[in-house]
Amino acid sequence: MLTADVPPNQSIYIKNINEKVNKEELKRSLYCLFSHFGRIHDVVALKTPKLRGQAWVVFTEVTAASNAVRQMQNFPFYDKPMRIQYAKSKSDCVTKAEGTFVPKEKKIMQEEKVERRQHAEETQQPSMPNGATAVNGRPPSGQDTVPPNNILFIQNLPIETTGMMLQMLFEQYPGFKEIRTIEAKPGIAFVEFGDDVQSSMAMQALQGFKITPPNPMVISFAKK
DNA sequence: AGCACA
Repeated sequence: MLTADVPPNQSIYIKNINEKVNKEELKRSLYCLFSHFGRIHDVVALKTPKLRGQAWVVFTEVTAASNAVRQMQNFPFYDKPMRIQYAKSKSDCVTKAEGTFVPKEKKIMQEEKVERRQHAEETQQPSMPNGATAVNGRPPSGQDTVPPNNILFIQNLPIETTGMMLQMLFEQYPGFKEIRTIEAKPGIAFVEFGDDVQSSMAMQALQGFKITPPNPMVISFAKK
């Protein structure tokens, strides 16, 4: 009774997306939100009657997609919980890169040739088997253990950092509300945004930003 | 609910 029984795919299929959000903004938000998990090859969203409220995010790695499916499941995105599965088929940008892209009109015909293909595949083992990949290549940042929050927790700031300096940096991102610093605890701060999506975008944009060279800021979601 | 590549 977990997610639907679709085999792993480097592309993920997202549904239950708020249909009111503009397509370009949607793509940008998805890009920002999911780039935590790995390199993104493409984001696809269509507003046709059949396809609105859905989107595809194409990762470079299957492991990134797997993490995204698990960790972003039910993430409150524009007020609706995302429902995420693996995509049912490879994205065109992937098959194009592989050189196996088949234009739409030919897809029907191509299915009848499946037996012929199977023989050809026996002689050629894929160098990168699908399922068991090594540990994901991401440095442990703590982000996977802390769920999304509209409030960000900033660490590793130079002690001379002021609230005003932080405001200059964070207020350029949509949904910015306020900076909170603590007199007794220099080097950290909290930054509040209107919602989880907005805070995620700012986190993505400013992660590692250096106010002074030895101090790349470390941004995570605040604990609830 | 809905799996495409405008």
